[in-house]
Amino acid sequence: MSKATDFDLEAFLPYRLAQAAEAVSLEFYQLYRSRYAMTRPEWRVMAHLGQYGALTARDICDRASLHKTKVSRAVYALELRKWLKRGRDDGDRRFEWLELTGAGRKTYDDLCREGLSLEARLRTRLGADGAAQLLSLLHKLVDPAAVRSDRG
Amino acid sequence: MSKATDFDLEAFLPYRLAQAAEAVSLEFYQLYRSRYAMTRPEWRVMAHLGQYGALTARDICDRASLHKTKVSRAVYALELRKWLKRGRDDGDRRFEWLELTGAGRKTYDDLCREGLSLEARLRTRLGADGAAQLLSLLHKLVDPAAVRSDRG
DNA sequence: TCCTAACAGTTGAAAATGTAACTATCAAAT
DNA sequence: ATTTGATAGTTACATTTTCAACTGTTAGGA
Repeated sequence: MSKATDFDLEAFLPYRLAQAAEAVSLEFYQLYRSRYAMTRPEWRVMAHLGQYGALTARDICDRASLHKTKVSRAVYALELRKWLKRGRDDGDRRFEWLELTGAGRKTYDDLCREGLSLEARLRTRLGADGAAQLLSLLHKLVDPAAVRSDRG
Repeated sequence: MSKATDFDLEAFLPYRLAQAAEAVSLEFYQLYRSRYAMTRPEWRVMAHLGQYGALTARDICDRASLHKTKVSRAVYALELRKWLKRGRDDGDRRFEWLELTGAGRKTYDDLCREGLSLEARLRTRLGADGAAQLLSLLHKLVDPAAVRSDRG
């Protein structure tokens, strides 16, 4: 039987994960925020479009674990800045295909380079195969069958 | 020289960390939210007071990596529900010492038990020494000297 | 055809958050 | 004693996020 006194906040995984994720994502956030005035959802949407090519908003919701309203507003903001263009699907007119413009891809490429540089620094902190170990552990942690939220 | 095409979102640590942290913290959030209508900052503040006894708001900002306005509002909410009491420091009247009430501690104890149960499930997913490895890697990742934000 | 349910995506209002300005208190230097 | 600068914590306002309701479109019957 578990007792409340057994609880150790410093070793509590949800807490430590949240702290580490926040600290790390902040390093990157400050960059794209100061350089391009982008928000986190905007970068996330751009990253997925840059990485996978044309996607629907729904695809991005699923893959990026972003709520559909966040995606909708991020897409609108990226479109305003001419970093993204949309086109209706002819077969099923509910869908919109989203794609980066040339300018959007330029911004994406620049941020990729910065991302790689950050990644390199993180891998230094983690040691030789620390990064691979970490990715593997994170993968085990996220039970795909259990993740069903914030997806619209 | 790094090229944008080298960038792999699926292996990008800030992204994977954010996803894992969100998925895991959500499992616990849904519990204290549905059972006690608590927000994340409220639980964070309660967890620190339950774990370490009386603290000032400033202590909680530092230890929990919460901005002081979040702490201020969470403290107010917990006080309204009579889960927390405050007292001015006699020596330095700028400080307030925050402490859980009996009712607050009861709630805290209940959530500790739930936290331990979640922790056990997570450790199962991670395997024998996976949890210890993960904590160690997360520790390496968060360079204490580099963390200077969201602390008020 | 018409009805119903589902889906993609948007919008408005409420809640939460971030930023900066604020009050009150203290410490150090003059 | 008074000024200056720092600190603890709160509050106001702007931005962001969430939640629910909404539009428009498609699919599957009756």
